[in-house]
Amino acid sequence: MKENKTKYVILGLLNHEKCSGYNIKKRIDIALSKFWSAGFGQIYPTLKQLEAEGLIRHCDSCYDFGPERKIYQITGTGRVALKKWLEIPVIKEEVRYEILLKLFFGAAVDEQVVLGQIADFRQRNERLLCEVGAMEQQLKSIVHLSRDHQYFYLTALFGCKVYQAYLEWAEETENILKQVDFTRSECGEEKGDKEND
Amino acid sequence: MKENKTKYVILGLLNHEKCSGYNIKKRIDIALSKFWSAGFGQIYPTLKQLEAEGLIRHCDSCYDFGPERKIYQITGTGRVALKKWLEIPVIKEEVRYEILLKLFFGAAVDEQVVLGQIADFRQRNERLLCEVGAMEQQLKSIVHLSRDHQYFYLTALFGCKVYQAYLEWAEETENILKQVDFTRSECGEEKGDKEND
DNA sequence: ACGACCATGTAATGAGTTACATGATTTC
DNA sequence: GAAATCATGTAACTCATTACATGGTCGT
Repeated sequence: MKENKTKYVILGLLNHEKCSGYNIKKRIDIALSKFWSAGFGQIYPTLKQLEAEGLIRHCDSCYDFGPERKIYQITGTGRVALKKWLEIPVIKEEVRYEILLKLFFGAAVDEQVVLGQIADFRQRNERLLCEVGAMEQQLKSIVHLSRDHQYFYLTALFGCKVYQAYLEWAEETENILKQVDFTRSECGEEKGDKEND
Repeated sequence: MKENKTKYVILGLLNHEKCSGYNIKKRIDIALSKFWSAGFGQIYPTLKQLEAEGLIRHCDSCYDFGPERKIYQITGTGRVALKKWLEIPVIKEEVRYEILLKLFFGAAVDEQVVLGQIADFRQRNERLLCEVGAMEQQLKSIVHLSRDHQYFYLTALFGCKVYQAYLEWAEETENILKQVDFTRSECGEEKGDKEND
C-alpha cells in the first residue's frame, strides 16, 4: 500500500537516458532539487532492488577509462511500470512547512524572532527564485525541441510561480507585523514567564 | 543532528492549551493540516518521550465524565525547549511534489494522461483554496485579539497565496499544453515501444 | 604529493505510516 | 441495539538520512 516514489524517480531518469548511480544523484540534485531529493544511501539500495525486480539492468564498467562504474538502463518491464505509475492520480502533495510551524507557535517568543524567521525565509526564497528563474529562461528557449523539454520548462515555471507567491506573502507579512504592535495594546504580554515548574 | 519536528508541534500546541493526545491529533488535522500532519502512531509515543524528558507532564483522567484520557501540559523546561527551537533558523523546507515528478517524466505517456494529472491537480487545489480561503476570512476578523490570532491568520494567508499560485500555474500549463501539439510536429513520436527487453 | 571529485556501497538510526487491538461513551 | 466517535496504545514496516568505509582518477 505504501509506494516508494524514489523508485519511480530512478525509473524516470533512466527512461531519459542510461546512467550510473552517481549520475542519477547528480541529475536529481540539478534538475529535481527544487521538488525532490535523494541520498546515496537511498539510491544504491533502490537500484539493487529495481534490478532484482527486473525493472532495470546494468553492465559493469562499460567504459575502459575512468573509475569503475555501473551503467544502468531501464528494461521493457521497467517502462511499463513507469507508465503505469504516471497514470495513477496523485492524492495529496506532501508538504511540510517548518516556517509555518514557527509562525503558528511564534507568540511564545519575541516578535523580533518571528520577524527574523520571516526575513530568512524571504531571503532564502529570493535566492531560489533567482536560480529557478534562470532555469526557466534557459528552458523557455528550447521548449519546442521535444515534449521532454516542454515538461522540464513547465516544472521550472511552477517553481517561479510558487517562489513568487512565497515572496509576496513574506513581504505582506513583514508589513503587517511591523505596523501592528501588540506590546503597546491591551493584549500585550508584559507578564514574565511564570506558571508551571 | 536529526531534529524531530513533531516533538515541537506537540510542545507548541500544549503551549497554547493543555490537551489529550487525541485532541492534539484533532488540532493538527484542523489547524495545521495544510502544512503538517501526524498520526496516532507518532503522537502517543512522542508524548511518552516528551514526558520522559520532562518537557511535558500529565494527569490521569482529570475529568469524572467521558472516557478515560490523559491531559498533558507543557512544563517550564518544555517552554524553554520550545522557545529555543523557535529561534533556530530554518535551513530548507521539505517539499516533495509528486505532480512535478509525473510532469517531468510525462513524455513517457500520452499527453492526455499528463493533462489529466494537471486537471486533477487544479481541481484538488481549487478545493483546498476554498477551504483555506474560508479560514482566512474567518481569522481576519479576529486578528486583533492576540499575537496568536494574528499568526494563525498569517498561516492561512500563506495558504491562499500558494494555492492561488498553483491554480495560476495549472491554468497556464493547461493552455500551453493544449495549444502546442508535438504529435503533429517533426519531434512527434510515432514510434511504438521497441528497444530493450 | 595533495586535494577535489568520481564512484559504490553498508550499517545504524530515526521518522513516519499502517494495521491491529481494546474498550468506553454518545447519539440515533 | 447499532453505529459513530472518543480514547489510548503497540508492532511491523517502510522511507530517508547520516555516518562510515573504500578506492580510483584528475588537475595542479
